[in-house]
Amino acid sequence: MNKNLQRMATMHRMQVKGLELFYRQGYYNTSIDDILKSLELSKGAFYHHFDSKEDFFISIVQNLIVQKVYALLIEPLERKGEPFTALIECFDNALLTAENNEMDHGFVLGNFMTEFNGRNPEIMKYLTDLYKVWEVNLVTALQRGKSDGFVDRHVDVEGVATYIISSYFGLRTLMVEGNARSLRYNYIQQLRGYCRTLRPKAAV
Amino acid sequence: MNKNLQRMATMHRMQVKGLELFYRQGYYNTSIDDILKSLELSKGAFYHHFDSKEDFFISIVQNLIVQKVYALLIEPLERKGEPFTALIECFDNALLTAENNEMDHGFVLGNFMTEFNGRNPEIMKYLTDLYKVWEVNLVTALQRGKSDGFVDRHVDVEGVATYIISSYFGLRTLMVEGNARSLRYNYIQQLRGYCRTLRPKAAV
DNA sequence: AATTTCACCGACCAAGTGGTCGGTCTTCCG
DNA sequence: CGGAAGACCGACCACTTGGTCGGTGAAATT
Repeated sequence: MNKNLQRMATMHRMQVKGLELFYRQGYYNTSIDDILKSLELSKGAFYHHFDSKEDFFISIVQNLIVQKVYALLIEPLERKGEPFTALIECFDNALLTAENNEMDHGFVLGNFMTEFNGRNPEIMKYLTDLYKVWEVNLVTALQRGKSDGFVDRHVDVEGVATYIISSYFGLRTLMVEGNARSLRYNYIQQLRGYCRTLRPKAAV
Repeated sequence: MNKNLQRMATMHRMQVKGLELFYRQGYYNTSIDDILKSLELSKGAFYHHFDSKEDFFISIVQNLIVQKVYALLIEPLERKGEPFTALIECFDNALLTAENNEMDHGFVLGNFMTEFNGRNPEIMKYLTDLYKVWEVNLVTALQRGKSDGFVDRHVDVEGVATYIISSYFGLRTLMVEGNARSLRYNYIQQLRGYCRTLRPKAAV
């Protein structure tokens, strides 16, 4: 096999498994040996490709998490038209994957932000940067919604964006055990109700 | 000094410092030696009072966190009258302490729920139990608000409770670096707006 | 065919980790 | 006063951690 392909393949395998274990067990609670054991690879292989555990994690953020957040949470907001429908659909999809115990990359971000906050500024920077991109895009979408008459002109779009993302991150914190389904349902109901109050008021 | 008092005092010192470090650095990222070093106490002292690191943490939950959550987040809701004012005041206070880098015990709870989710069911149980008490009390307060005519009778009180707590937990995830002040302001504004939409509609 | 490159191996290391245990010294109680 | 109780000490243990390094064998280059 082509050596470069080989290299990429191995690195990718490590990153995918690494993300899975870091997400499930936490970064500090997951050793490199854990990852290597489940891949049947050696220490040598790992340090041949990555400088350190930290470097490894950053490569996961850049290669896996960033892409997913863009694809699943940011790009869908760029559609023209009424922004709330797209947003709610996004969230509903994400929560549905979470319900099936697959990885919900929106929350992967929130989860790691919690774990690294105040503990690893280097990694934290990559995470908050990604978060900010998401936030800015949400703000932009709302702003455009305002111009297009889908959002009331008195609405504070930044405040709304923060509030919406907050509620999403927080909900995922509560999504443990078998209560995911009803939480998702309740949450989407409330989010829908909240968004409805942001639409233009009938002329007075 | 009285032996029993001595015992209590030492245990309490360990718990307070333990909570501080576990909260700041994470449970898995904080060693018992870390705590003992900063208290100038020995391993022997620790294992004389506690069975294990896990047992120690549970004692912290029961002795420190439970009390604070009750005092700061649950009891204020039990007042008669319009529930939203009490709620918003609670949250504003909590966020203010967080802004000053003191411990906000509401978020201490959410933070640890994130850290232990899927990693330590034993500890998780204590945390989710406490969370449920909080939630139930919020639901009760909203229900009472409904009876007293402060909350619209069509409102789904459980959904609202979940949504409010979610938004709070999530906001705290975003409260990093120096942006706490504006986040708090924006958040309280939005929360206020959201609560307003839950009040009884004028008769049609 | 000879040589260089490089993906991967795995024994090894120092520095921790949670936890044990025999001991000391003060306080308490008969 | 004398002995038991118990708060606290700190050396020690087995094990895990992130990370190093000399090696091997197959593929790529010459």
